[in-house]
Amino acid sequence: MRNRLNNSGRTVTIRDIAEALNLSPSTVSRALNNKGRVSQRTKARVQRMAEKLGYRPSMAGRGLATQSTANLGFLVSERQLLSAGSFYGEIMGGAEETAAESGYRLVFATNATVNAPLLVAEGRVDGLILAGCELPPELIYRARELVPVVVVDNSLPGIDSVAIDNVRGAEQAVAHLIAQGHRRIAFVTETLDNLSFSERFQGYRRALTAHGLPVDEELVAEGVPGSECGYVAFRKLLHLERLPNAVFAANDEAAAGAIRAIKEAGLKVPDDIAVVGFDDGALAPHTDPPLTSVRVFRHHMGRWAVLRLLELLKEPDSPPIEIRVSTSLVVRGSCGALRRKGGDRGKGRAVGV
Amino acid sequence: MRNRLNNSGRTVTIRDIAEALNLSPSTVSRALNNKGRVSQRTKARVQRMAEKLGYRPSMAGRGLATQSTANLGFLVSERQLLSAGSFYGEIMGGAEETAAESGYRLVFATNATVNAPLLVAEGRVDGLILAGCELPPELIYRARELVPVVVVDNSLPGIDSVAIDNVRGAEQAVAHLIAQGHRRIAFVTETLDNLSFSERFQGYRRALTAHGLPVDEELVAEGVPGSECGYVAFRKLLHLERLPNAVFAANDEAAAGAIRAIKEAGLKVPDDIAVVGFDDGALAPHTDPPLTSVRVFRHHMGRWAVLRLLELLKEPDSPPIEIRVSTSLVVRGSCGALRRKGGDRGKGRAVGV
DNA sequence: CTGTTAGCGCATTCAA
DNA sequence: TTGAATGCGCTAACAG
Repeated sequence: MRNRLNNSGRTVTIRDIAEALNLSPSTVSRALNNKGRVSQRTKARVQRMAEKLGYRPSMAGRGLATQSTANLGFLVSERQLLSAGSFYGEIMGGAEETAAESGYRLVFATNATVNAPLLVAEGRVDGLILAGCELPPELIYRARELVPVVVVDNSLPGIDSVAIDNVRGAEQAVAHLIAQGHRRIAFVTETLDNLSFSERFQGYRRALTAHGLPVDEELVAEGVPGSECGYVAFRKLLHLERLPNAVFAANDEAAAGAIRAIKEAGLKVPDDIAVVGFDDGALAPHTDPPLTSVRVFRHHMGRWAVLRLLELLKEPDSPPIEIRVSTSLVVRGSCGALRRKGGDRGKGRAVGV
Repeated sequence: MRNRLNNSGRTVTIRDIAEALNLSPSTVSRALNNKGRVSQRTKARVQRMAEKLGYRPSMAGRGLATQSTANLGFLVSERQLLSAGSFYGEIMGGAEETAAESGYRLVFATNATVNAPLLVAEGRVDGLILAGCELPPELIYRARELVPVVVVDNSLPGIDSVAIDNVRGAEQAVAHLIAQGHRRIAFVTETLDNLSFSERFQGYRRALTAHGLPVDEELVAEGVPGSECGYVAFRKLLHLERLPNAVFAANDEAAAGAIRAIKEAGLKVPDDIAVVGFDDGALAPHTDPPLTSVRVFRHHMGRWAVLRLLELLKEPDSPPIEIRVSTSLVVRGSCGALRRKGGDRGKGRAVGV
């Protein structure tokens, strides 16, 4: 019956270590997993021998026996992967790191609509992280019936989530512009048809209102998808009789585009028009002037998504929680706050409101 | 023996469909996999029933039986994930898409040094994609003994690889600068201690030599790790008696930093100093002026890495191949070629040498 | 062409 | 405390 002696070459199984110690595989299994009763002595012997032979559990075998995989799915929608630069990559980095700490792995897939159900049906993952706010809610709710789910950069009733505190972040950014003396502040975005951007819009309005300023519809401009979004959007504002004296952009790319449009119109940033972005990504230090932006802790978002998901694996019925990660305004040159204070490059300065 | 009737609720197995059709599980298995002899009729019946029941193969079961997983590991080193913006993310996107076409999934992990061996030992993957040229070669060679391996954005003797044609890409970029009339061209990089960057350096020298220009050591500047690399590097050149009249940077981030340093010194891009970058990433359209850069087809690189790896799974002993993906120079404003020709934004123009 | 038998590596009853 | 038996879902070799 026994067909595969593995003295030299093949992969080590619990049976190998059982035979080496004259024990049964079940005892070895218990010793390795600290389950059931095993004498201290044999436990020690087993562990030592496992170490010596370089034993590693076969996830296929264990998975079949336990109906689990120690894999978590990390899914994004097609568009987001492409458009968002390294945004979701960094979230995934944080997620991977945290998952690894607990022996879990990340199975990455785009095209969540078809792949999320597949990953679950094929038993490739124990739970799902669904990243981005462009995934159809029905998909998410359906997935949630089969397996624990945490959404990231998104938020839905009844679903565990890790999201940016977009409203407060935007509020802080706009309040900062107001503190610089700007009164006519535009909002520039790729689109408003997006949860994150609409929350940032909400923060923008809230800040204006809180400071007694009017929310002027003509100062709100949407662009087009892609890297030209901010450029296109801002150009629409150029036709206004009274130009804005500041721009709050829904993300860095929109901000960078706005800066280009502003300069092309012969105006100066920040002197004629100040600009603040959102995300504080790779772009921010390199625009001219360097971009003041709302910093988003992407790595932490990934980390917390995994922590919550692992918890959910153990306690599937615990009530959903919503985690909001705060932001931090990083001041560089584009908002004008550093105008009279010398250099404006380097990493920027974090400030309170 | 039979314990789990799954009429309503649980996951569907080949046994369920076997029972529904009064067949044996093995026949069902053969029918589903087109293996062995099965009558057309039963094959059709089985497939229909599988469809009807919503059957999905359990990868754990199949994996245990076939000693395979239909998973590919995608590993990057720690640093690279962070520093490279979306570079490896886009490669992974292409890889995932292609893998999915063949029913394979990507298991993502950072920290390749510890995780690559683990993924293999635990039997989580059938093969590995190792991305980036900062992974220790010994790691790669050791992994290669256990499982098929393809390296991406890297190249080692005896190992299958998919890499950028850095030399030609750099050559083309520098030749383009020369064609603009520039004779004193600097090379700016984060470091030379990196395969890609050193290949780009080689292309730089080759272009100079081919055009009868001297390779002047004092025009080569290394910076520091991080987003300030190009800024720091270029400032070193400011002390030169004769400034360069063009800069070729090893990547976009270095180019963007150089542009900042140039403008800070009171000089103009491209009129005083022209700049060309490498990667054509998210940054390029947003520098001021927009950055002329060497486009890298990251998505395709991921795709080919997977295609080769899948091939290797079938033919483990086929001789290693090296795939070099060509590049394409995208001309925007920073190199001066568009100076008298009108607008310089949008997507840029691709050109031949 | 189809059914039977066995086993992949592991965890988990239940006996001993 | 340990061992023997069983099954997770699937594939593969062998009979029929």
